[in-house]
Amino acid sequence: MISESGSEILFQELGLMIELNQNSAASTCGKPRECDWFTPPQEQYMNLTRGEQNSGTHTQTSVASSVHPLVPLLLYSDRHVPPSCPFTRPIMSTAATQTNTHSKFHPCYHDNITTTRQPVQVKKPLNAFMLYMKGTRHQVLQEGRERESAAINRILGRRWHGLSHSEQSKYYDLAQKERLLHMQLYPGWSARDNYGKRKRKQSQQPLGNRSRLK
DNA sequence: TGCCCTTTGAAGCCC
DNA sequence: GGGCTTCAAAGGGCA
Repeated sequence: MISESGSEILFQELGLMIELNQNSAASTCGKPRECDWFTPPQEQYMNLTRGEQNSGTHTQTSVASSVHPLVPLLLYSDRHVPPSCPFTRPIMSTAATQTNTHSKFHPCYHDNITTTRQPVQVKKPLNAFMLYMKGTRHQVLQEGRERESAAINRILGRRWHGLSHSEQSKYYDLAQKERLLHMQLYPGWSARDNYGKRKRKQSQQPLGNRSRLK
């Protein structure tokens, strides 16, 4: 369980991007300044995280100097949008919805049109390797040797093993923050909620759990 | 259109 | 607690 103060610290760390938000025209709701209606770090963080996930190449470098170099991986994910924001897409787990007075279907105020949107499925938080992949995939693409994701992921898997423990620990730490943030935003959510969302072959991954290198 | 491939790690389930 | 399964991202390939 995360204390409220712990949550604040977490958001404050992620909220280091506030100044960046104010400088970036970016993409919030397609109308950058309209969404600047709150000042707490949480809301500022929401502004930063909304939209513009893209390839992750254009903004990460510009923000890396002021924060932990890996934090942008979190910040520029559209995965975390607290349900308390009336302007954002309703991302809620089933369990969370049961204890929340809001409807699962929030109105959307984009473009002055109020519509009812389908709830967005809450995804699992990214683990260390997924964060590493997300941050370095474009490098492999730029090398131009591979285009298929499966081949790229094989390369990234080898590179991951080639990383030093200290390098890997950065991603483990970031993944830990990701999980903490996820727990804060979606209390009651379980990975079980997403089980059976897609069909898969039987016994596709016989290796099972692999031990962590640390 | 939607699943497969391919990687590692986290989490859930079953025994 | 150990072992297995599913899902998380990505996007080209393929049925």
